[in-house]
Amino acid sequence: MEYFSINQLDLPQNIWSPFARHYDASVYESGQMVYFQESPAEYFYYLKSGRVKTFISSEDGSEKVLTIYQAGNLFGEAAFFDELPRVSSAVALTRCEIVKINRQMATVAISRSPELAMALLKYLARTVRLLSNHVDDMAFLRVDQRVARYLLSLSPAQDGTIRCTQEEIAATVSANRVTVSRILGEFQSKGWLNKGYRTIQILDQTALRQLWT
Amino acid sequence: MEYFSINQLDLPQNIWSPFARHYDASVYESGQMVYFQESPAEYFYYLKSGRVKTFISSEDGSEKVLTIYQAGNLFGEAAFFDELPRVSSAVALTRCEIVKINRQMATVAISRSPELAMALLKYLARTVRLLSNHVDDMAFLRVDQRVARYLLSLSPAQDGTIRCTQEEIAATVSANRVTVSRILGEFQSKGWLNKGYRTIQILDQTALRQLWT
DNA sequence: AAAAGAATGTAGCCTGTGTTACAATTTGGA
DNA sequence: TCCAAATTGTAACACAGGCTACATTCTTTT
Repeated sequence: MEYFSINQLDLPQNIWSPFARHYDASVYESGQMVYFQESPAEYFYYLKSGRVKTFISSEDGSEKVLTIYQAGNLFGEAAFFDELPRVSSAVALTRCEIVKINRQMATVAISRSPELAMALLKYLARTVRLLSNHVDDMAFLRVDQRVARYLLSLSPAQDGTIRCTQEEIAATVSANRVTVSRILGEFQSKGWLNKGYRTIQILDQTALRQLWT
Repeated sequence: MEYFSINQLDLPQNIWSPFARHYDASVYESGQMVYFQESPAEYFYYLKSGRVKTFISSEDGSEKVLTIYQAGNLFGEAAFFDELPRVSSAVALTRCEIVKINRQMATVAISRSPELAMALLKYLARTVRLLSNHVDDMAFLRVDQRVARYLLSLSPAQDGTIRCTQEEIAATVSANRVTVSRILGEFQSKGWLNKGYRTIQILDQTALRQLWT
């Protein structure tokens, strides 16, 4: 399972160049909404720079973060191609440059470039695979195993350090923040990692991996 | 959540006609393997007639059924476009006519027909949406709620009867057979349905629906 | 530097669901 | 028609993990 890498699919940069080159990027200020839940999906988006968060708001006012996108990611494409309303909202977390591709632009670009069509198909197919893995993990793994897999799926700095909050981990593996805290405590007491404020330092990748194999 | 309808995406029949028309269908006898887990995905498939099952075999010999495809369905496309090995195997459940599309054929067809490319994108995007819903359900719903949703997602006969085993239900909603039995018992005692051998008769759709709304 | 906010640590409680085990029932072949 | 296989019913038990509550620690803002 590679949870977050759903977005980090690296396709040759020039594949997206039709979007990046021919079309102007819009600038979104931090906090500005890109699209709203329930609205029709008129565009999909190429994130040239900045960070964007997608989330689902519930009637009770709570908010569930789905993904945080980085520069170079594509987002909002599922609802666009499915031609159904958005299931989530998107908001700029920082100042962003975003290329908006509407239906006509997409059609033209795909007609002109079969490679682009193939790249998009590959992108969606990858997402399908990752989601399938996610479903399996949810069905068959305990929370501690999911946490371990998630930690290992993140690319740590050279000293094994990862920057993330426990809240983020909990949301990603669909578990409770308190449970994650407990589990990280156990991992630390076993010498597998060190916890810090907003950081985790992996000490024993092998031990973590053996948790589910 | 619409579990099994992942496959029953109905796109205009003529969208697939390039495959159905220009290319010969292979005939697979009942029990014949279409592709194997771990093998490279050289083709994707259009099922002209018959039924095909995909499944995952584990080291311990157990087998997990993923999906059963009907005539008119496309299958095996995720690994194909993702260009990664199969995660499942596929076997013909009946005599089947299957059109096999290889990489070159796909490229040519997509180049010639942007509509086909868009249809495939829509197909994959729909799959992404359904899988996302599935993940959410797994994360946020109890087993009784998932069972209720699954039962309602099946199209019953005119008298409200559904043909399925509790084992199948359990596998689909990722739960235990015994738990499903218990839950169906509760539903029956509340007068929401009648259990039978390999059949369930829905009596009160509204009550079942209100379980999670 | 102080105050406010964000993130984390910990404890106790409780219920949903997996597990094991075995009996009872239905069905489909021989 | 009879027997093996498949399916279902039920009970007792165990525990993973959700939830609430509150204290503590680290950061950011003013």
